Amino acid sequence: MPAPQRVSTESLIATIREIAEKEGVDAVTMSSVAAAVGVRAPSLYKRAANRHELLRLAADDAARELGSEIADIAAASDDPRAVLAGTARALRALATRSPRVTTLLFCAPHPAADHSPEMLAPIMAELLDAVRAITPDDPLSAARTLTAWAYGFCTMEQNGGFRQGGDVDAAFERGLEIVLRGIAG
Amino acid sequence: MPAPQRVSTESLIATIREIAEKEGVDAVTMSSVAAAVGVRAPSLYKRAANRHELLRLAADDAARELGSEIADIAAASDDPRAVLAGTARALRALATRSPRVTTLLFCAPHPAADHSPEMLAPIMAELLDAVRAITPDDPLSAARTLTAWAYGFCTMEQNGGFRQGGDVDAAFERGLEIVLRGIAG
DNA sequence: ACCTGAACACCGTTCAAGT
DNA sequence: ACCTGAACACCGTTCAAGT
Repeated sequence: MPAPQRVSTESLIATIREIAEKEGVDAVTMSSVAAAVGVRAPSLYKRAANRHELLRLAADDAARELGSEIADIAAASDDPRAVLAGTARALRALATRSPRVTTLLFCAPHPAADHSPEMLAPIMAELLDAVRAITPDDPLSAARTLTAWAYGFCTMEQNGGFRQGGDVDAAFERGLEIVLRGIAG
Repeated sequence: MPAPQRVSTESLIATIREIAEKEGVDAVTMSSVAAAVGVRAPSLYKRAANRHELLRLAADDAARELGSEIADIAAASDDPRAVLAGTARALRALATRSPRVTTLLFCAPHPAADHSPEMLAPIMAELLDAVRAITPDDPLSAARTLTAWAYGFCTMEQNGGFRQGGDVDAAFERGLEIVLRGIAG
C-alpha cells in the first residue's frame, strides 16, 4: 500500500542547513535531522545514501543560491569589473550568512564525496567572460586567481584567521582592488 | 610506582600525520592511533584532552615545519618579491606533500578548537616585512591578500576544484604574478 | 606515573516487519 | 511505497583498578 512522502526535499534541506548553522556541522546527525523533520533515522536513507550525501544536499543548495545571485549580477551589469567585484562580494555574503555550509562547499571533509562540480561550473563560466573582457592573457588562470583569493579570504575570516585585528571589510575591498589591478596587468 | 612514557611525542605526532595522509583524517581515531603506537586508546588521554587535540598536534607540527622553511627563505634573500614568492611556493609544497594535514591547518573542523594562532603569527610577521618593502600602503591587507590567495589556491587544488583542466603549475605562477603586481600597485 | 579493561552514551547503517 | 524497531559494529570518553 503506497504511503506518501512525509517531508518535502526543500524542508529537509532547510532543516539540515538550519542545524548546521545553529549547532555546527557535527550536530547534523542522522537522528538529529530525522527528529527535526518528524521521522526516524532509518527513513532518511530513502532520501540520501548516507550522512555525507545529506550534507552535500545542503552544500549544493548553497551553491545554487550563489549561482543565481551571480547570474543576476552578470545580467544586470555590462562592466566586467563590476561583475567580478559583485561575484566576490556575493561569495563573502554567503560565507557570512551561512558560514558552516559555505565551508562545506569548499572544504569537503571527504575528498572522495566532493560536491557536484557542475554546481560551480556555471559560476566559473560567467567569471571567465568577465575576465576575458579585461585581459586576453590566460583568462582561466586569472579567473582562478580571483576565486582562490575570494574563497581563501572568506575561509580564513570564518576560521578566525584574522585575529591580528584591522578592519576586515576594508581588507576585503583592498584585496579585491589588488587582484583586479593585477589581472588588468 | 613510576612507569616511563612508552611513546615519544615526536613518534606520536609522526604516527598521526601518517595515518591522516595515508587513510584520511577520519581514520585518525583514538584506537587506530593507539594501536599504531602500541598502546590502548585510553592512554592517549595522557597526551591530549581529546581527539581534536590529537589532530591539532599534527596541524601544529606542519605549521612549525612551514614556519622554519619560510624563516630560511627570508634569511637567505634580500629581495622582498622572492620572499613572498618563496612563501607561497613553500605553502603549496606543504599542501602537496601533506594535503590532509594542511587542510586541517586551515579548515579546522571545529571553529572552537582552532589551531594555535601563535603558530602562524611568525609567518605573518616575515610576510609583513617583505610587503612593507614593496608598498607602504596598508601592508597588513596586502599580506592577507597574498596568504588568502595562496591558501585558497592550495585548498581548491587539493579538493579537486581545478577540474576544468589547464596547467595547474602555470596557473599558480600566473596567480603569484597577478597578486604581486597588484600589491606593488 | 602511566597503562589497562570495562563500561557508558552515542553514532551510522542495515534489514525484516509493519501499514 | 514509505516508515519503523531492533540490531550491529564502531566510536569518544571516563574511571577505578592494576603495576
